[in-house]
Amino acid sequence: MGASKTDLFTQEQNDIAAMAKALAHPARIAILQYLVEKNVCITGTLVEELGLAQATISQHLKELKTVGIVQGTIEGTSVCYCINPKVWKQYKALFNTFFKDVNPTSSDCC
Amino acid sequence: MGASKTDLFTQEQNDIAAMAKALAHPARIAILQYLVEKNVCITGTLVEELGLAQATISQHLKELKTVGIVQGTIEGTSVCYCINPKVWKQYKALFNTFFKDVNPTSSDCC
DNA sequence: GTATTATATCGCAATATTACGATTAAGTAT
DNA sequence: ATACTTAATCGTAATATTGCGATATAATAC
Repeated sequence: MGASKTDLFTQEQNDIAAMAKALAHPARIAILQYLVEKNVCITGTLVEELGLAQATISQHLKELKTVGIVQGTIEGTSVCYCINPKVWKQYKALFNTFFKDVNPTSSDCC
Repeated sequence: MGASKTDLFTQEQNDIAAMAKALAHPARIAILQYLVEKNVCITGTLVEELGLAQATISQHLKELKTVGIVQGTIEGTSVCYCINPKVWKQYKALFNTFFKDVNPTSSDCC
């Protein structure tokens, strides 16, 4: 197989999973951390920063763009990437909702 | 390829990515939500709850166990699963650290 | 003992992901 | 127009994931 049976699950469950999937690679975490830290939107720098090929970085950026957490605008020859603050906050909120507190005593197994 | 170049990234980046990977499937989100909600630790019920085959559920549970967020203890013929509150809180904390606030004005692209 | 129940594991097929070299596209400089 | 720079896309190879039927394993019931 290899394809998830998305129709079996709620919209929320698929949404959370899709978000998690976007974060499920260290290169994409590194890209996001870099963008958050530097604030300034850079693109070619990422190829030097991480030790991955240009095509690979481009692919990871595409995934982050598809999910909306990153946006890019053309700046002459290069493309300027940055965090989309709105989507970033949506992510944050959705994860916070998911990670609500568990009851420590009752959840200690059986 | 298909294998991530984990050696290029920091421990933290790999950790966050690994955690996200564990959450990157709607079935696993559904399992965790069910465990959090019901508190009581159930296992065979999941096969009925989600519409997936027993072998598939078992595989997802294994992944959640490997990552530590879920623990299982043998209860006679069946196995009793539940959230590991300690690991759950670690997840929560790591994501909160990652999702620190972005500056909304300065991050609005280039 | 055999039968039953519950879960894990094996083996396989279909699809997805990761990575990169090569090529294309699109802007800038000369 | 030609050369250069930057990023996206194509094509391909290696590996991972998802899903399930079939088979094992292990505990209980009779």
